Amino acid sequence: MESRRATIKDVAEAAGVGVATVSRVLSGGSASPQTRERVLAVAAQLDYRPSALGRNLRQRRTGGIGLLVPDLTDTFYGQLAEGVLACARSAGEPVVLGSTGDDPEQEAELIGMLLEQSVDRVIAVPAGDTDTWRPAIKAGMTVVFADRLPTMDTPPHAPGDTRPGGVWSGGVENAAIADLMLLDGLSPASGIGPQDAAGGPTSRPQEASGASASRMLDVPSVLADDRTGIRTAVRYLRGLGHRRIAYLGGPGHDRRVAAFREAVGAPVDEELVVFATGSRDSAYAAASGLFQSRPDLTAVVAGGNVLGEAAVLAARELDLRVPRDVSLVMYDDVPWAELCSPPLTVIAQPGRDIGYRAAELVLRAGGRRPRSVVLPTELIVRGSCGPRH
Amino acid sequence: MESRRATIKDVAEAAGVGVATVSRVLSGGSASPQTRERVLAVAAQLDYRPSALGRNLRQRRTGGIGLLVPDLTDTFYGQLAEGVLACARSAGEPVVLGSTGDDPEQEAELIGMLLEQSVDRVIAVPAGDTDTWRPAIKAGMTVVFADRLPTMDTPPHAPGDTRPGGVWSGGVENAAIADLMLLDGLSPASGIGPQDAAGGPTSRPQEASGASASRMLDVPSVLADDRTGIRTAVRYLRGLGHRRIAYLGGPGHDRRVAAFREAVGAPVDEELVVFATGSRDSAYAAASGLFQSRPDLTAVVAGGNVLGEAAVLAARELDLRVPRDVSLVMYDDVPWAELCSPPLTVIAQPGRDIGYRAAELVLRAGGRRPRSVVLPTELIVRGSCGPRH
DNA sequence: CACTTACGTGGATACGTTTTCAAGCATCTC
DNA sequence: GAGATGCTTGAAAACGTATCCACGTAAGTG
Repeated sequence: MESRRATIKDVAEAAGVGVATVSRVLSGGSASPQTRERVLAVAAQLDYRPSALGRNLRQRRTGGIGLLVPDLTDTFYGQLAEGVLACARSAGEPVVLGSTGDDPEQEAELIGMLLEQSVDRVIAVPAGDTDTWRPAIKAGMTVVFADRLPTMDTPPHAPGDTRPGGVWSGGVENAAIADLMLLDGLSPASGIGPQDAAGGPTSRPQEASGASASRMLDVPSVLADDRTGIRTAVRYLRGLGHRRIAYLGGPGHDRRVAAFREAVGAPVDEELVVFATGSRDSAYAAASGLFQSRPDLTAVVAGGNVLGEAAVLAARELDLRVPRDVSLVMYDDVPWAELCSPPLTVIAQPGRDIGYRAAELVLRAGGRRPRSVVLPTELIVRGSCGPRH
Repeated sequence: MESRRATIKDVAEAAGVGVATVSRVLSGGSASPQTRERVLAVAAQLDYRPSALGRNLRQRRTGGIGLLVPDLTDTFYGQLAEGVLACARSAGEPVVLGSTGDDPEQEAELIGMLLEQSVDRVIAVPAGDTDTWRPAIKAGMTVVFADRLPTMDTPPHAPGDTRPGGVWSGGVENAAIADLMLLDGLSPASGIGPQDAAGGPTSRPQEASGASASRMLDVPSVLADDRTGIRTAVRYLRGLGHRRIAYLGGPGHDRRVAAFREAVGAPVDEELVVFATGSRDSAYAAASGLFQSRPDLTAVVAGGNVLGEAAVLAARELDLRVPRDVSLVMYDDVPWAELCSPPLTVIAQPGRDIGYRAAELVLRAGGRRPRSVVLPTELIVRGSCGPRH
């Protein structure tokens, strides 16, 4: 009763044809109508399902698509994953999932696992730098980056790995790649090296496109229009009279922080740009530290929903009232933003769409060099921002 | 330069040994020290990584573990997924993910896909009934249910599929399985059919265990102690003077609603037990409808965080103040529960642990008939409940 | 009618691995 | 010293599929 699953051979025998014919019929190849019908009937009757194992081995690829996100507990990545899953399902492709915890090492491990599984298409929210990903694409993987781009290779003096209490602040060393991202209309024939791109910082990309900075890896990406989102938020805050605006960032926020710097203007108060690692504890520590070290700040933009959550918590703990004492705008429009007290003003980015589009890109990579895509953000004004007090 | 990956054959040739030896060395089999060393060196030098494809085909199983959840946008399932991923990573197993949207049809489709991929171990938050899962386990899958159990097979008169506006209320037809779950100490030798289990409804399971109701499918499960959780919450509300307490439920809440009925006592006001489908819209509709149809209710237990979110939103829209006009306790302790205004009193269940334990169960299913496990819940009192007003 | 063309078909091969089996060889035991 | 025992080893056989190729047969063309 517990007989093993029927193979293509069984179907062939039962239908009185060769295995090749069965394979053709099921793969949509040519076959005479009566043969096709008979094979189909027998296959249905035997409840035959072609084994992905045999097929995969034969074509030397698994076929599924890999998905690497930092943390599924972060609602935004949940949305992104749902988008990927929706597209993958409609294409009938399985999705193998990995959570990197924003740790380049874990990411590298997961890449290795995907390689081993011969999953040759992966969409990732990269945690590591370009060096982490070079082996993957060199191995023939089709990869699409979502939500962020990998950081640049760390220079020889490699400042990484030291984790000063899980929180570090200061400048971004990757302004180059970020700036590059912010430009559009790059002539594709321009140099390959990380040479400074021409064009004033005041250029208006709006619909920035192109092979983008991941050009250095030749990898397409689908990103939110961080620049416009951040700039709109900062302008909104400035319009309310705020002058000392802080940015609370997380891993991979190079582009967002670059946009922030650009939006606030030349003399950036470096103490007001603070970073946390991916964890909630780190986010809270960063937010709390920021509020305590700079009680003079009047507004903060949190670069992600976990950071926004931390900011609210830290503010409450320090008896700072939102928006009376401090205004807050948060990246990501998550369902609970509206439940907050006060409801949070947010920069909405379409997480689900980002995932869906990324999946589309990675699936139809037949058309060479699929263009990267940038999706719009939107400032949704609720109640967490008020005039400077 | 873009040569294909090295195979075991390449390693064998380069090391001057047979492929069998290479396989043994890499699989931890016995080999002479010098041979082992040479093989290892050559393998490292060639950057050889065994292809999972070949191995899988040979052993006729993919080896990964499938994960089926209703919705990754729901923070609780995000936590659960993280737990599964953590355990799977430490075991070096890939995870293929599927999102069912709480739709039995999609679930069946995903099961089919896993079957096709020869993924023979799956942990699922089941959306369908036992009939949906019978084929899977009959096909030899090792499945572990998490967070819920599948509903019973729908009787001949099959009331399903009609979706009265996405919201339906009324009795649960699956009280049998739920009650069964609430009992412990079931003599394993008892009948197989769905005969009524002996033992009064007042028995105290506390650490309910056993092959459990999924005994009908012979499937282990890892669940939260819903009964204690719900009962504690209801008692807490009663202690505050509440008498008209509503339950706002979702798909698969059979056990929770049964516990609710038991906790509130014999004459259950059926209008106060309302169900939504998995979507946020449906949840909001259910909550709003509940508040409007029964303005006399003074407290509501939301059976999940999406439902809790909907309840807060609906209450706000109807100008009901929490907790002055209506008290609210929500299942799931999500990070934003604390950010809410007022902070939400919740029944916490360890989502991450549930996932981790489920993964453990499904991985070491070598030890036959792994016992099901029930993890404790905890009532976390914050500010969303007050005395009856 | 002879020749080409097109198409439907089945046998055979390859994909990369694990595992069985028997053989080779050294060591141990009586 | 002869037989038994243990360990290491490589050849070969799967696993289930897709695809190449050659072989037919039928239709189209001169």
